[in-house]
Amino acid sequence: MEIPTKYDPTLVEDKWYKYWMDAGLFHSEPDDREPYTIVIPPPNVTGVLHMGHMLNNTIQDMLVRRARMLGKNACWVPGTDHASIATEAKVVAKLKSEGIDKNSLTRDEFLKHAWEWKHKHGGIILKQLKKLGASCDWERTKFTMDEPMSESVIKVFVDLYNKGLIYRGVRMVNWDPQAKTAVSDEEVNHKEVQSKLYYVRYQIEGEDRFVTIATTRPETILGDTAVCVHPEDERFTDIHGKRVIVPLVNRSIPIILDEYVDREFGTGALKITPAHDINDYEIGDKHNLETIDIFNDNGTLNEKAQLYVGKDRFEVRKLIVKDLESAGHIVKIEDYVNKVGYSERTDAVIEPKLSMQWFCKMGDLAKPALEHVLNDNIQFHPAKFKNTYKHWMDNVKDWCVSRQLWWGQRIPAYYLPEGGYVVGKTAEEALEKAKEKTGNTNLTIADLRQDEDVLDTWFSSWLWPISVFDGINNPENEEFNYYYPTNDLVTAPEILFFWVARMVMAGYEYKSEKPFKNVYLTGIVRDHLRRKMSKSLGNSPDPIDLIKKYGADGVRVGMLLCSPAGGDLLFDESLTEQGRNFGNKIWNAFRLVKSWDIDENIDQPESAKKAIEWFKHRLNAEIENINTLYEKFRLSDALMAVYKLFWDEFSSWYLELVKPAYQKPIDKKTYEQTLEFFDILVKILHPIMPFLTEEIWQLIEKREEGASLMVQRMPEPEAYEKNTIEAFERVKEIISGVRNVRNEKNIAQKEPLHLMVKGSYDNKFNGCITKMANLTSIKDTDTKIDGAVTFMVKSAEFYIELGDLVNVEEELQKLNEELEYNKGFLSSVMKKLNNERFVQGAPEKVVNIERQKRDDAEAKIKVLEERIASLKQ
RNA sequence: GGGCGAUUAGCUCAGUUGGUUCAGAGCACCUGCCUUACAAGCAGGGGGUCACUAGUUCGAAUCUAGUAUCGCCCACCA
Repeated sequence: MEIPTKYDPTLVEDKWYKYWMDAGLFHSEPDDREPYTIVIPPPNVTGVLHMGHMLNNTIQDMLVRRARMLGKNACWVPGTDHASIATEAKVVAKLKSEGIDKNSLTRDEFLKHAWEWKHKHGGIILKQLKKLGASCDWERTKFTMDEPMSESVIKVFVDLYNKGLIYRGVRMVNWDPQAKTAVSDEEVNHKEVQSKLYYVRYQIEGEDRFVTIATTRPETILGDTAVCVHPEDERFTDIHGKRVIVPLVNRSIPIILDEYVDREFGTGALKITPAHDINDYEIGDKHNLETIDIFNDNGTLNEKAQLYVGKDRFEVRKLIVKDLESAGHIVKIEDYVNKVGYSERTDAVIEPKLSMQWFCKMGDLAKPALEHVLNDNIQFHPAKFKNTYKHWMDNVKDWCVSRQLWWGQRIPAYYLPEGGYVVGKTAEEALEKAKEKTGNTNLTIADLRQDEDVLDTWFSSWLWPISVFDGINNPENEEFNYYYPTNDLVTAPEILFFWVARMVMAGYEYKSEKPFKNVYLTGIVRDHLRRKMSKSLGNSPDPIDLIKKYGADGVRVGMLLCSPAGGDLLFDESLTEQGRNFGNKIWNAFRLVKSWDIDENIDQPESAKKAIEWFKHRLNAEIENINTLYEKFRLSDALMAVYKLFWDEFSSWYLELVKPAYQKPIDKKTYEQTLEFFDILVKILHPIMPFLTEEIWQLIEKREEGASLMVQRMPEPEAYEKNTIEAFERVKEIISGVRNVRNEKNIAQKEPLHLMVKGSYDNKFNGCITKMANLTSIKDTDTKIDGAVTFMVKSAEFYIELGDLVNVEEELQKLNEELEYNKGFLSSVMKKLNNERFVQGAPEKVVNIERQKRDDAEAKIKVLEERIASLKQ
């Protein structure tokens, strides 16, 4: 059979993906088996695959493929998120590029464009996931604005409203003047910026005196409704109860007293602008101050500002400073570093703004959600995130669920002509309620005005594990009961609060059950400079290019190699290279085996028998180890265990041991056993490298049409002996010893050597030693040997006779060094054993270990001394 | 300012209740090999006061306290 020396992923990956799809192997239906469910963290429908997705989905696929091979009914539900703000922004930008202004469109017209855009560009990311090998049940693909999903969202909103958990209120929100919407606290990035601190003096009403305040936002002076000082600040005692004049607009405002003021900062006097600062709002609330909202929704000033109307807030800042200066109100200007909030989505400076919004009460919802994480009913991996989660849940604030956008689920609140509103799942339902509420039976739907806002995207995402199985609309359906709760959730720690916590809340509220058992929190993908990979920085490789270059399997291995759970993941392309190399290694090992000619008439060599015996034990030990690692979600470690098993043990030792000499045939037994090992190894490897392993599995022997590795049973560990594994480790040391001698003395591998041994060792594997080290034989000796080099393994001493090649002086020096080391080691052991407190205080087990060390060292020293003595003669 | 976490080899990280296997892994690096599956490879090799200081203990990378540096979350002195 002709197999190329380099594994080429591009030749096989698409083929096998199609094969799996055609055979329907990704699809799941409820049956008698135990379910294993993962719901994908739905990526933005408009998004393209980035490195974070690659990591995330590699891990999910690894888990789901393994579960499938463990005999579970594995179901990985894919889908996308409508991502209100991001998608609307993209559609607006696209329309703008065509010369269409969003504001010139009706809501329906805009939504038509948005849906068109979604149909055209949405779901690219899902196609990309297929390239990665993701074994999602594509027949179940969901979108958070699919009709049943939206229906669930509305139903939940109405339900929470009826329970009194949804309310409408004026709140200070983070306003994004560019997107013209409120964003949640979590969507605001605070950055340190170099700015100025302006000292502005306000005239005291009716007097010729002034009070000076410090502000970073002089433009908000126009909305000031008080100046505040600390009640115990003696510098201001004489102006208590007086009023001051707001510069430029000459409005009279009171001086109020509040302990909130930091006497050390600035001048100790603080201007209060309740409409535009969260703290000021609270103080204003406390002191019943008037609020003057001077900004329009787009960040320009309105009529209430009186001055600079229609101009942008940042332009106004410059203008007002100038005007204040010429009016003599600026006392001084200092450089100042402060933190400014930026919108995560548009990067616009956030404006604190009073706004009528919809809120969801969190207190009662948070209680079970916290409890079931603290008691490990839901487990976080790594567990350290429990602390972070608890801290957040303890301080949870009500959730602002409205967004001033069109793309999303429109809030089902309907305003009545005579004021007030009703909430209903549909307009018809709302109408009934409206009639009931008003007693006006003549009302029609046309009289009702639906709320213009849509719901926060997370308000649909938090239902995701439930709504993908239609568990809100139809709570008793078979699928929901079968697949829910899901097993593992794989996501980034960044969204622990917006998403994970809220899914837990929704789970307990709507199913009285957790949404998932385990939460695996991945790292954040960064470049080697620890910068987060992002499009704007341009430091992120295109995942699809990486797949083309290194193969999906290579990229998957690369992602897993550097991904400790919850830690940062410093990605470098060399990792995918390592992944590709690993694939190639497997490929070539397989090529070797397939290239062997089988001769049924030759006997199985002793070395092969022993190698097989050893590797069986080694393999079973590792299968057990790997199972444990998976159970603990130590996924990088699991990969590394498989990696070393294949490369270091199977390839470097086992295959070398059974490999027949050049152009010689192999016996049938060894050949078949080797293929069986391969069969087991590709099963273990499959969840990590699905394509390559399928290709090999199909080449091991002719398979039936539609048969696939991905639905084979994962091997179970059989009993194994540690002693056999240990004994073979000594074998490796002996072989290394011989190789070292060859290296030092420059003796070619081809040239056979004689090995003699003094002392006892487990000689079960002698056949393996002679084969691997190219020895004619291994013989016991107790006579004095001149002209030999030696090395020790445990307390046995091995000799290779080399006659003149041996330099006695060098040998002596080497032996003396080893003797000194062992003497030092022995004395440190004796120090412990002579310490009565150690012998009495330490557990018996530990003391015995030290005694064993002492005996070993003494034996070694004895052998070394004898050898030195004999060389000196 | 409050909370959480981290600091182990050049890099990224393991290191379970203190004691076999405690100072490890992978990569990188150095040396020798185009040896017949694989140079995307093979055989060897060097490298760390476990951030620092003190304490507890027969014994500390591991426990305690303090110091330094870094990261994350929360709150935002205008």
